[in-house]
Amino acid sequence: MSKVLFYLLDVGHAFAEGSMEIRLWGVDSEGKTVLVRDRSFSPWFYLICRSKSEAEKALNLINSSKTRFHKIRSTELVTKKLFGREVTALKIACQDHESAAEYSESLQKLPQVSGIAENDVRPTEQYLLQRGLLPCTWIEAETEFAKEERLVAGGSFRLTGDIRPSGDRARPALKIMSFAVLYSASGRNRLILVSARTSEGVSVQFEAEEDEGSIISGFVDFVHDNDPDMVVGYQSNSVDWPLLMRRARDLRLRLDVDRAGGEPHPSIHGHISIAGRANVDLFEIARDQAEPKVKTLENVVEHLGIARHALRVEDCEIDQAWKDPEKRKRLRDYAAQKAELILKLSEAFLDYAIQMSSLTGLPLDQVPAATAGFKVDAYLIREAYKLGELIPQRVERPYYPYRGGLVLAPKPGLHENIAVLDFTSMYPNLMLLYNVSPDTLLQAGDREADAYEIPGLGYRFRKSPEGMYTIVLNNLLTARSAIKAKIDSLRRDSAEKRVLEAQEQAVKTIANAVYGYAGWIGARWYVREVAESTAALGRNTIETTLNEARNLQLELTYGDTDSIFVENDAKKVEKLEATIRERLKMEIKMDKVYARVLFTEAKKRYAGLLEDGSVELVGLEAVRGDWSEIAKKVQEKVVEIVLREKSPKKALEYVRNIVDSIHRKDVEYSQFVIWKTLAKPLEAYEVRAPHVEAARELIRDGWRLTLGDKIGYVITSTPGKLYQKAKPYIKATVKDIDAEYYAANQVIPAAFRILEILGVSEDQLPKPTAQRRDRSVVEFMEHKP
DNA sequence: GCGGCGCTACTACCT
DNA sequence: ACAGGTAGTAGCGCCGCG
Repeated sequence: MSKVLFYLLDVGHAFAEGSMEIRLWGVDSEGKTVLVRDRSFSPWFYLICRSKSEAEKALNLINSSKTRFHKIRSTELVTKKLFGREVTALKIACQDHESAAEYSESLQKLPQVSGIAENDVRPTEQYLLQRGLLPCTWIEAETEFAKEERLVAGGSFRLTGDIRPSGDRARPALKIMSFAVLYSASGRNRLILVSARTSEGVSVQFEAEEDEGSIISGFVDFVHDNDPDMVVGYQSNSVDWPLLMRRARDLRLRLDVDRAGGEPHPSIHGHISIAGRANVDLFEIARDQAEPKVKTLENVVEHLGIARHALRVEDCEIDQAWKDPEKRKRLRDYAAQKAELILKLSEAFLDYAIQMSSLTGLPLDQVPAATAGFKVDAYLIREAYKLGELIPQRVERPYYPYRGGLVLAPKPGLHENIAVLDFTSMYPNLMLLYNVSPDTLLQAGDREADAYEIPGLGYRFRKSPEGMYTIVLNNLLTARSAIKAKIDSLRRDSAEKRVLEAQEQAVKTIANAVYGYAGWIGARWYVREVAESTAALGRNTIETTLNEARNLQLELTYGDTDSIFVENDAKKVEKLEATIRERLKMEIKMDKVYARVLFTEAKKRYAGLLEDGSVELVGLEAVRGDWSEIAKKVQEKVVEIVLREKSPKKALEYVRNIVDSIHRKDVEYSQFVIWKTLAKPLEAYEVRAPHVEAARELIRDGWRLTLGDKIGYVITSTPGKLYQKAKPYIKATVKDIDAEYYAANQVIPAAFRILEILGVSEDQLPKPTAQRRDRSVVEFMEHKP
């Protein structure tokens, strides 16, 4: 017998010699690959019964049909909780997940059975729950050496005894491989070039000489030679892997890049799974971040300061460049750069992904692919298991909307010295304060003297014991404070500090998402009343705060959900904070002070000048991804002139100059591009829209588009509706640009939004001239058949 | 045939 | 597919207009 200590990277299950086997893949302290196989696991499900006697009846029935249910390993009558209520249930554990699925299907039809639970929790997830293990943590296992396998450098072991967390979390040195695929993007989608790079500094490229086969076989060999623990790409789950898999299939080649002699395969959350290696698509992490708006690899690394002036090649140039021997070198450099940037980006994202993995229990490769809702789901599953709560089935249900946060109409105009006060973690703290949780909600008929009643809604939540959300949020908020304190105690930037910051970010993400999760119909613990009550408590909180501010004669300019904007009167603000603390048991704190702030008539749109001289724009065109750069730049500049110099005149002058340069087309082409997300399949659109028409044109040219792709288009001088004027930006030049559109529908509205607040009238801004109108009429006539 | 009007679709933002 | 609240542009159908 030998003890194996390893860092868990991937979990899988398989059938071996007729029985189900859980496979734990990891690395040991020397960085060698380890595989631990466990054949002792029995996946389970629960049958919920109406009463104990009914449960006994069902149990007898099942136990007397041993032949029919011969793959049941054990049955047990248990008392559990479901949504905080005691239930009697039968725990049925089976030989493997297939028999579990089959039996759960038939047994839930028994008349004694009123419900079912945990049948839709994946076997690997059940395994980790039962053994108390988390991915991206160290585990010790009592095993015996099974065999030396070609694909498992550190050896393959069979679990013979205990398996448990070792308590250590320090990340070992992981072997990482990045890769990027270049392909002929339009039409046939043939492989042109694959570039790969390892964290040990090995770099390689595979090119199509005669055929693509050499690329695939070369790549597969490279993966095995370097044996990475983690494979990183950019859009690799949506583009690179599917393309490699498709071409390998077409060419009848095996893409056996995993550690078990198998091929990549689609898994949950739409990601590609590679047994024994963590396959991570860094685009999926970038996707969750607000900036940059257009998330190309080059934009993302530049935004993060990882690289500057990254080499850029448009997808549509690749074919041509490859055919031209002169340009081939540039293409090779571009592919090599991609692999390098992806590797660097993985360093920037890895700490966060690891922390999220060990917090939620999701394997590392699933973390980036899982949406926020599923991350919370995974986290709650772990906490519920520890609390002895059954994990409810995910069920389809109807959607009922409810009222959300309160938004005040701003006082339009320019204001000086305005303080922004906001509640720290308002929703989580309200849920804590009122024990708002799926398992504390009382039903209409419940008699419970000691309960919180939600004003205006009448829902009641019992005061004790603490609900699941209460416990969880308490843990998360307490952990976050502790992590923050630790970060503050570390003065200099260090690896330890960065890990803590990543951990804090992960904890914060989950804590902030719990409220939204509660109101999400896809949630296992969906209870609309929980979300609805929290939002109602939030409205009351902000209402009370507003009233107290009025009592103190503290002038209000704006407020949204958990924040209020007031005159910066230190004494009154302090009084307000104290009153709120006392009356509501909530913390409202001054977040920042605007030396000057400008509100439009609209909610959720304003611009402020901070005391350090920096300018912030909120909600305005300039911070939106779907306006042209030129319009955004002009609006930002106007805001700066207005806030810093209070000179609408100067701003006006600036706008006039820019509009002139637009008409002269003395503006860089990229400034005209408008980006919009393709949010649904083309055929699902009910109206014609510019970005949809541009997307259709790209498809006609043979491009593959994915849901969620950003479509870049420009408005050309083609006559007609806007959607007829739109052209994919790669297919037009500055000559095609409709200057009048950009002046009249982009730059001027964005600038006027700010200037009108300062009393500038519309006719002080440039307007379409007769001459310009005439020219478009001429063009229109010329285009007539 | 066309402009004005009101409604809807669509996207992306704020907290 | 974490929530609701909100702004803004453009498309589209309808109406009136001798």
